[in-house]
Amino acid sequence: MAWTLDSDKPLYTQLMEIIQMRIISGYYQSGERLPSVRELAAEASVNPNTMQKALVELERSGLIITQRTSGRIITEDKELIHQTRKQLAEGHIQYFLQHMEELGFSRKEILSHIQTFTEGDG
Amino acid sequence: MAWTLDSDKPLYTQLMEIIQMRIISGYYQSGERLPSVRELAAEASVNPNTMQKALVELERSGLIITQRTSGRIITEDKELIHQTRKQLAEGHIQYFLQHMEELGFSRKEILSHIQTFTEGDG
Amino acid sequence: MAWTLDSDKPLYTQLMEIIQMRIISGYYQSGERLPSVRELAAEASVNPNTMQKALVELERSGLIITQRTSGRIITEDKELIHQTRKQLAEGHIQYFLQHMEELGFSRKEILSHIQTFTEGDG
Amino acid sequence: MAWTLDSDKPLYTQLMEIIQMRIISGYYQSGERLPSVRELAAEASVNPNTMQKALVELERSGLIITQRTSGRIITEDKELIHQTRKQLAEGHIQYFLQHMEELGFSRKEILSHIQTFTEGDG
DNA sequence: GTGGTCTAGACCACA
DNA sequence: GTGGTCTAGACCACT
Repeated sequence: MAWTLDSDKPLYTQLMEIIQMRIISGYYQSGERLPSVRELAAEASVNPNTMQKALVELERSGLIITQRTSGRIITEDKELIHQTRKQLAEGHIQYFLQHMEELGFSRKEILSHIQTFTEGDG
Repeated sequence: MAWTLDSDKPLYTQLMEIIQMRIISGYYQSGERLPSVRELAAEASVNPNTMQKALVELERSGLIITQRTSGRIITEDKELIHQTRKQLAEGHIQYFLQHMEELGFSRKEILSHIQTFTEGDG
Repeated sequence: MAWTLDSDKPLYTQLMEIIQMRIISGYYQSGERLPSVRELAAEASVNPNTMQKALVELERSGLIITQRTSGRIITEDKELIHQTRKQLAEGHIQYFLQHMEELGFSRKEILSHIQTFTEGDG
Repeated sequence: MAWTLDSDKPLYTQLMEIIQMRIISGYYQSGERLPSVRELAAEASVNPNTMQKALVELERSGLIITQRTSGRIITEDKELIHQTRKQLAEGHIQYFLQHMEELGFSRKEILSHIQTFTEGDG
């Protein structure tokens, strides 16, 4: 949730993902006003233009809506937020399973590995 | 396993990954001679320089070895191949679990989703 | 004719155009008193300042006239109203023809397309 | 077809439209390589970043395709080019007819006006 | 040499 | 004060 940025991916991409997670997790509530570009940029310690680009991209997904001169709000379409979460999850699952299978792991092995990991951590 | 390349990641990175997978999966056998740069480049429809760069990078990992006069061979160190496979798998698992948790899925939910997917496919 | 506003153009511009259309169409009659700024603003659900700006701009065109004490009235110059309508129409026609020709349509094609459309609708 | 820019719309929007017209009209041929961002920017006398923004937007429509480090090409999907032309034309026609009717012109009057204009010019 | 990203700093229209 | 646009100039990865 913090503004942890690395340098192997474009900043604006990472900013998008962080804000997206904040919306999905409810940190930014549906219908609420998003902090201004300048505030967000200061928070994340990036140039306002970079944050601007991230927000424009996010707008395309419909998660945030720009109101010409009165800031941006989080969509009130809770279903969209839910769908986004679901799509991200399915994407991760498919990507994961595909790559594990390419590495030659059977479904059973994958499951048992996951279980080992989850037990290990908690 | 095919030479499926997209344009949002560097070509040489993708080539590396494909060849690495071919080694791990046994498509290229331990100790065998790798096709020439020109052959591989033709196969993948890329510039030989690009394929060259991929192979040089792969050499650093030790999976392939250049022999002064007779091309490149796959390492005979089967343990290295095994280790590489294991590291890739663990990387995938950690990445996957971390992101699923960020999306707010509990360990139980993750497991059940995985099971649903694996059942769904076969 | 309704107060349908989108957010990609300035609000005051859109308000101007709507009121202008209401005058041209006779919804607001020549010589009549225009509703007060507050009423119009309430009707359109905008800030009175925004409506005010729209009216001030409209005054420049002469279609509405401010009377010191008794609000604003629609011009009694029916010829002006007529001229405005004509100018708008000619503007639309020129804009339309120019862009259709840029798209490579001949005059004949344009006419036949228009006919198809008008037949299609009624 | 020239780089005629005015200041009431964003430059990048106008650049987009000009390039789009050049593609539709065949000035830039399907499958051909587009001049580099820097060249186009110099041609149009705008900052390369501004031209870049225009091209990124155009890419979204699919009319041009970016090849990571070897420039951009015009799509080879001639059907897409054709569709784009058609959509633009229909948009213009609908916009035109709607506004003329709001001004109180009947379909017959619209047609006769168009004819007058087309005869007048050629 | 190509596109992509980022910063810094400025100006504008709008509400 | 808000978002939007634009410029100038820099650096980077890739081919």
